[in-house]
Amino acid sequence: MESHSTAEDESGWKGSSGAHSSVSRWSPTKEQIDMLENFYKQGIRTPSTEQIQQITSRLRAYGYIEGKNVFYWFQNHKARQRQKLKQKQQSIAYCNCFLHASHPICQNVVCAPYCLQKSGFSFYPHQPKVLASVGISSRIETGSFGMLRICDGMQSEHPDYNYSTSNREALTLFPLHPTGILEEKTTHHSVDVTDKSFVSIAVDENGHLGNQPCFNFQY
Amino acid sequence: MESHSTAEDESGWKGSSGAHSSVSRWSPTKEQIDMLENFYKQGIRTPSTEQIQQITSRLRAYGYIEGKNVFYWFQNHKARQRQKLKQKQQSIAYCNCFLHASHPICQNVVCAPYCLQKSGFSFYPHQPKVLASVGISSRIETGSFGMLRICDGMQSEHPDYNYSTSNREALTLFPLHPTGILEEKTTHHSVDVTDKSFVSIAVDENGHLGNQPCFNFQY
DNA sequence: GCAAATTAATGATTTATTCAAG
DNA sequence: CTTGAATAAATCATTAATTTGC
Repeated sequence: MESHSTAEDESGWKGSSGAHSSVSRWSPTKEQIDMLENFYKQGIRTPSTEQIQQITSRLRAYGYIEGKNVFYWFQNHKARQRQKLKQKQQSIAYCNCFLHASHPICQNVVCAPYCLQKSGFSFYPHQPKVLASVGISSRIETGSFGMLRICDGMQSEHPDYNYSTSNREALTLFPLHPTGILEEKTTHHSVDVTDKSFVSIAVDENGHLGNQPCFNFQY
Repeated sequence: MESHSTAEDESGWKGSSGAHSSVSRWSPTKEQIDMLENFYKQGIRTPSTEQIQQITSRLRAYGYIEGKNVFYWFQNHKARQRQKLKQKQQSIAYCNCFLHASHPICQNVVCAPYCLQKSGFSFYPHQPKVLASVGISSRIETGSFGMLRICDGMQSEHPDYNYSTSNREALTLFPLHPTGILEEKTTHHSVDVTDKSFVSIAVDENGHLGNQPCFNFQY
């Protein structure tokens, strides 16, 4: 198990030869997933262009990977963590309906703020949520657009691992720029009565309701 | 009014000097908008990477522009045309409620399929909607991801118009690849009862309800 | 006329949804 | 069933129109 450097069997593409031409999708190696999850736990959610590049270069040591894969991974992981949490919230709130409510059943509407008042630790060991002292909005600070295309994965018929290990020292990936910090903005799920006639609860990604930590257990 | 070649006053960026450093967003010139709308009318909706590049090179003759700007423009324009159409549909259906319904007022719910049975021409002079003979789904065929980032606009602090006018002859932009063709897929607005407790109608971008052309006038 | 103040358009991001490979 | 990939919808934020008071 060499597991790095050049495109080999564990290249992340079915066609073994490393050419991967037109044969579907990236499948991450175990190491890559581990590392990605680590980054996520470090608090990275929507990595900037530079971050993506850096992460990509690193993970390339463990198999084939492109920038867009990293991008997508964070997109999906973030979204799916969120929905996982949401489900949890709802089921809990639902249970609370039984525990507290005088009405025996309230099926369609969740009786919002019955939360298990703070059990001590907050969930992700997020980077501290400092507010930027300068009055610049997060989306300017991050320098992230919303997509990649055009160049990365452009002529990517030939992946050619040409990212050169040059600036390998410069990778202070973990301390990180202020990028990941600002992007919480308490995702305004402010009582949106959108679809499914469910009243969703105003929480941010950590399960905080407003400023009040709500409940903190995790899968 | 020279209006081309090098970055000048009409460069699409406020800072006149063509450096555009840190001064937020692209504002297209009149010519650029015209051409983009032309492309749209030609049937382009979700241009492929190559198309974006080609369009970008062309429009650069009329002022500063990047690939991502083109990408965004199509995203937004498509979406906003769609919602414009939707509104129109709804207001018509709403009126039809008054014309046909026995109930004098049906405020929240639109009584779906009262459409002005076909008035002869379909709206956009779209490329013909041929079905791909190969059994490959549209999203694979197009080769388009959903985003760009990373490379284009990456170090774009220095736009440096280095796209070289080299392959200028190769631009057969209008005949176009089969790309734009497949992407209609009758945008499954299949009776989505999302927000606003409005029952929306199942139509594609041309105002066709199912296979039945619905109504065809435009602003 | 002409800025400040509002409002409308629209460029740019993020989030939600969908599709399909494995 | 999980999850990589892609698109569409929703949202944010800035610029352009425009209105308004002088």
